[in-house]
Amino acid sequence: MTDLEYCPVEEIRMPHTAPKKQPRSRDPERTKAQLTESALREFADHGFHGARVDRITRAVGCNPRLLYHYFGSKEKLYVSVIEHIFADIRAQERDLQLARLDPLSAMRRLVEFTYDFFDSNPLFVKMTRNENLLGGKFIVQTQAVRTSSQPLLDAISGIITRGRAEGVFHHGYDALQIYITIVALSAHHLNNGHTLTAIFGVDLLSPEWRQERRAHSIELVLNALTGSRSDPV
Amino acid sequence: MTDLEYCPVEEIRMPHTAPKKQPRSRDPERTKAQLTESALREFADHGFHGARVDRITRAVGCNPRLLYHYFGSKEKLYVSVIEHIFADIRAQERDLQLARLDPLSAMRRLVEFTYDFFDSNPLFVKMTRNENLLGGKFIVQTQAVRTSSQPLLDAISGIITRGRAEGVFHHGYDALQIYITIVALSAHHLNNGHTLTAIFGVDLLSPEWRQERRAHSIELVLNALTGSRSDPV
DNA sequence: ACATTAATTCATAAAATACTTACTTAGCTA
DNA sequence: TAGCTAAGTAAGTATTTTATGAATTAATGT
Repeated sequence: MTDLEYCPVEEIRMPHTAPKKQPRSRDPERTKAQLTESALREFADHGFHGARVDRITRAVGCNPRLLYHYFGSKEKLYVSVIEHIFADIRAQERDLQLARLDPLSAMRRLVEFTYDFFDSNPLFVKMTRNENLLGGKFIVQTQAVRTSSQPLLDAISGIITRGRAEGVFHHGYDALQIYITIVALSAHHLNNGHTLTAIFGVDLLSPEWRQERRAHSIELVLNALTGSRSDPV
Repeated sequence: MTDLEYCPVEEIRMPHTAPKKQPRSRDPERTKAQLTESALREFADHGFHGARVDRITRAVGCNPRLLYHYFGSKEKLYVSVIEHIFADIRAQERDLQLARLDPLSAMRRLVEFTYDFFDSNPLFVKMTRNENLLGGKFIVQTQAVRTSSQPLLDAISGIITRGRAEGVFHHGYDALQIYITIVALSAHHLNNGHTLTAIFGVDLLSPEWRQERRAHSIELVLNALTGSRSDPV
């Protein structure tokens, strides 16, 4: 009953929640959404093994039992989070409309979009990192990812083919290779920001450096495709 | 006393070690080295939080107490592993001799070397990933990494400057940017192999794909620098 | 041979942590 | 408004996992 002294720091950690004692109003959808959100942060910040179910529920301000009520286990909650975050990404990718642009503009837009996507979705980046640490054993189950990577690759193929036909691109590349390249240029410094920063003594996660990185990535990819170009890209 | 039935599977897990009961011969250096080695594998495979000290000592075939005798704590063991693996890398980087080669060969060699390094050091890649998951809080302490990243950057700067002066390179890039790019091209598919494989349905970790990746990386970087080149790179 | 030190084992403490049992009560609907 | 269902809570338990204290055994120098 009186476990107030049990967690004396409680009010510091959850300023958004009712000052205890007040029982939680009943709204399963809200609770589930809050748990997913909280779990996303926790898993992203600490990885699966580092994540604590206690912290997840504490942040929401609900009883740990609820997590098991809705999700069954830590693992199932994790899978749920993975599916949730991969659903987002697909939606964003859809309206790129690359086929309508000229090859150079299309490629530029693809790089810009990809870069900006990773740059502005750190939680996605972190979840991906953790999923790879776990050997991808959860992502293979979801089938939320199986959807449509082919259209994107076809679009890239189309851009390169058109570019070569029009004489704008002097070099051809495999579509998947070039896409992985774009992703690598966009995300590697985010994935490895801390070690690289320690090694080089430059903060690769600062807004300034990321801005430069964006320009560099675009320039590099376009230069690699176009070959000789004297006008500034 | 009789805890033999406590771990009946023991002999299956450690075929390389003496068949129990036989007390371990006393060789602190060997034991320490074996523990570091085992810990490296464990941390690389499971991350810091996923790693189990029990598994580490089990693989070595020694008593868990020894780990604490020599290293003090799981955390100190982890730091020791980080230092150990970063010491290796520096040694390899030393004899690159980039300044002696012509700009194009030098750049090609740098990309090849970097690619091959990551390709053949999966444990380093994994440890780096985990260190970044932990926010790099251990690598900043080691000062084993602070050593000499500047010479490498200077060498790259030199290559680019010479290449432009000689008219071989038609585009200039910041040395750090280009190095991060090379690292990204070399390592991103290793760091994110599982998710990318799941998404694209192509095994990015297979030897064949990695071979293609190597060629693509070299070609892309050189093309980006040289601008118009008609001979196959 | 003997003493001293270092290496190793045994037994277990202590803490963390995922998960449960048993219960209470809000809110909807018949 | 009675009563049922499910949201929510209090208070655990079982287990895993890191870490130690103290006894035991081997190596080493004198």
